Amino acid sequence: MTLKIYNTLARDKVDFKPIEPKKIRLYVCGMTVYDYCHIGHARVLVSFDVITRFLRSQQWDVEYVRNITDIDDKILNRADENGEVYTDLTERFIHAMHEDEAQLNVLPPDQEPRATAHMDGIIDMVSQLIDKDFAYQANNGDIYYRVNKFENYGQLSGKNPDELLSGARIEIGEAKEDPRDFALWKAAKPNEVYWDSPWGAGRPGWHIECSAMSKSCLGATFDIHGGGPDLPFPHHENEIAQSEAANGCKFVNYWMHAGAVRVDGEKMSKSLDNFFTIRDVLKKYHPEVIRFLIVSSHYRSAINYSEDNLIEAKSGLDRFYQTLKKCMHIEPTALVSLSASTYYPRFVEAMNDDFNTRIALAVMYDLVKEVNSLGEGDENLTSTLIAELKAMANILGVLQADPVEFLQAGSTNDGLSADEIEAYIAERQQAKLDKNYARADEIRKLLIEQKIVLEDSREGTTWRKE
RNA sequence: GGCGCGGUGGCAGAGUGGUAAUGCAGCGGAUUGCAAAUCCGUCAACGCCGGUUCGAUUCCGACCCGCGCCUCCA
Repeated sequence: MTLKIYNTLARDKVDFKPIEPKKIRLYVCGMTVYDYCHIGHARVLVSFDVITRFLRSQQWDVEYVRNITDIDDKILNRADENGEVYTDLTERFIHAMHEDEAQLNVLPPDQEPRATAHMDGIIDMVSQLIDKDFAYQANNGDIYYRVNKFENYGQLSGKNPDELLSGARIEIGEAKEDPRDFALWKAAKPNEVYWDSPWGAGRPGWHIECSAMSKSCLGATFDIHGGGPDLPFPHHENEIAQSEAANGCKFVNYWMHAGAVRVDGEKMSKSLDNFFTIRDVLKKYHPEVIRFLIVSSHYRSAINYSEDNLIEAKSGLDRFYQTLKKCMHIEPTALVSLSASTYYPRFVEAMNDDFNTRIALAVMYDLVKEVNSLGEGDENLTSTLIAELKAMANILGVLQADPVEFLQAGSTNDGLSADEIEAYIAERQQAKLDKNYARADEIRKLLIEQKIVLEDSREGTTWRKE
């Protein structure tokens, strides 16, 4: 079965062909660490986590690199505002990011390079670009990339270089030869952190670090480069210009871009100041709810972030966990023995088709329906199906919680304690035995007001939070 | 203005040149002391106008609407 990937460069879904058989080298643009991660970041994190998990499940040898930008104007400005050393700021938010990732069940990448640890590679690449005349030092000391010299500029984003020229803003005191040129190296301002270079003290521009880090971690040419929806221009366009000019070879074969997260129909972003951080949402919802919301639509389509959508994601998960609850302690089926499954091949087919997680989920719902409709006597089949379900869930990185705990966690942390609830259930049980249904119903009603739903079965009464 | 993406049932969200998945919600039934959960059944959708075609939601063109990038942003 062939893997199809939507390649932004081709603007089409195409068959994936690796550089090396069964090997995939993947680089994803990570965070600039000056604040907490928001839901948009979560989407990129989760999407590429699902992608790598799936690829590995299909025996692809994935080398996943996701960088950290730990030197940048925003970082220095924020550190300045806080009156702290910039490295204290970045360390703090890197730590916070790792915590958020762990909460969302995002596996760490194989390599997580930081810009400040790759200064030699960055300086080397800038030197090469200067040597090849693709870069120059302006009279303000900055080094700029000479966009006009790179023939295919605009290929990824579909921009026409001439139109970019006419539309470009010209800053006051502009030192560039051409308004489209972008900084590779910024000369140090007084009292600013700096690194020494052949062109004087300074620090790298944003784009060059990804070119240098990807080369160092994966080589001059690699298979897939991913990132958020706002990166094709200018960031990725500039990466292509830098890497291909410096290395003299193709940079990346496939470009993948996640869709936007919107709030009230507008893009959620730091610059619009309409973002929700991951930790904001985790105060109210189980982390799997966020992950499920992301996986519930295709990674490229825009998703709307709203309370309603979170509640719906929770409901969807509840359905899975209700089924899982019936059959605890079953281990997922080994992937190799899943060929006989009626569901798994459909799941794989969907995922191989540009990672269609929504259809993968539909397959899992179909399986749940079959399990739920089986009678008591079909325990073997039930176990088999549940094990298959778990194997698929592991690929999506969902359904990792204990079913009872998940169902009882609900969407809030306030209200009655488990002991209090159990006491009410015991009292209601006695009332039922006494045929005092008025009192039994009164208790249930009282609990409903606290968002506690009771479920009676032959084995007794269980509860969950709405 | 340039480039690009999208408009599918009440909501969310796939997909297809020929009976349009799946989930949530609704309705009817089974089950239950009554519920909940679950099962069975059921209602209901392809922005608008042309074209190609035996046949279009799917392909082509125009239009309307929404969104993204064009500046730091995942």
